[in-house]
Amino acid sequence: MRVEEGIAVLKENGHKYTDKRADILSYFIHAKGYRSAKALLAFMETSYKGISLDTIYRNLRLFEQLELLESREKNGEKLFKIACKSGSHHHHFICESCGLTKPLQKCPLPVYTDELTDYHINTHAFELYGLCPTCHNR
Amino acid sequence: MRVEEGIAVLKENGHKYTDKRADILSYFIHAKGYRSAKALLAFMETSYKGISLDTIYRNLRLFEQLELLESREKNGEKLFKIACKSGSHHHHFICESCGLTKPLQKCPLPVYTDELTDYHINTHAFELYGLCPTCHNR
DNA sequence: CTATTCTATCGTAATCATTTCGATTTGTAA
DNA sequence: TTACAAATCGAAATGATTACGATAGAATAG
Repeated sequence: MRVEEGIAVLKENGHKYTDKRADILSYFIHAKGYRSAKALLAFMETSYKGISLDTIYRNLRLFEQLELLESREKNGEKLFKIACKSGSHHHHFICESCGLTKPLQKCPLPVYTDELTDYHINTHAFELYGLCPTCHNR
Repeated sequence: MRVEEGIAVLKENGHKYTDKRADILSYFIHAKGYRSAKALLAFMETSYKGISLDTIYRNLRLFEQLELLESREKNGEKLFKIACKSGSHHHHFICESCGLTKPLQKCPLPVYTDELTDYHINTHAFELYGLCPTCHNR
């Protein structure tokens, strides 16, 4: 995704352009993995000293709502990454060292349909954790 | 699991018996699903008015550490359930209405070993969410 | 049974992530 | 350029969880 695409989505939904928002998008686009609100704050403070927590959290919530960001929870904090624009449903391998995420081709759901005939499946969560080739060879 | 088994584990690890601990174990043994610290507190207050938050959280942490309880995170809070003593690795279907958990027979991991030959898989998370037969028919 | 010694609990304060709020600033459409 | 809604600031509030000094209680040896 490019920053301009994200800004376009903002405008389509009646939100305004700000440099801060562009920089937040840019941060996650280049991160290619999950990042915490705290990490984003640290990054933003280098360009905008005194930036408010309100701005950080409000925009993270907004971007997630607009499906520009995706989140997961770990150790009591929310982690965010740029959303996968690939319309199709998929899961990820997540590198525990650098945070890189690799989309997986298959979904494990079909394996369980026959095992749960009386159950009504709404959603599912599946993620693999480990080391990417780069981090593993270091 | 029976309460006495949990108490035995406590003692083996140098911890003491208390009625509160027995009741906490009993609560989770009969719950058969995930429960929040707040729900446990509400339950415990019926028997012990003025019980301290310290007691609730300290014991939840202790029980998880001793692998008597397992936890997952949702909406910024930790949820606990009694640990599955079945030594073998497995996943769960979780009822979003009553919290019931049903162990699944298969693990989806084998599906991905060929897709990630250069990656080093450490752990994985897989859970199905929906409605159990009882809640679905209501 | 009693003394001793840790551990557990209480009551409360502190911490951490996140959310909220009134006042002020800023983007943007007319 | 003006007007107005939206965005940001600075700071306080919230909610879950953790920590702490003082007291109570469980377990063990004598």
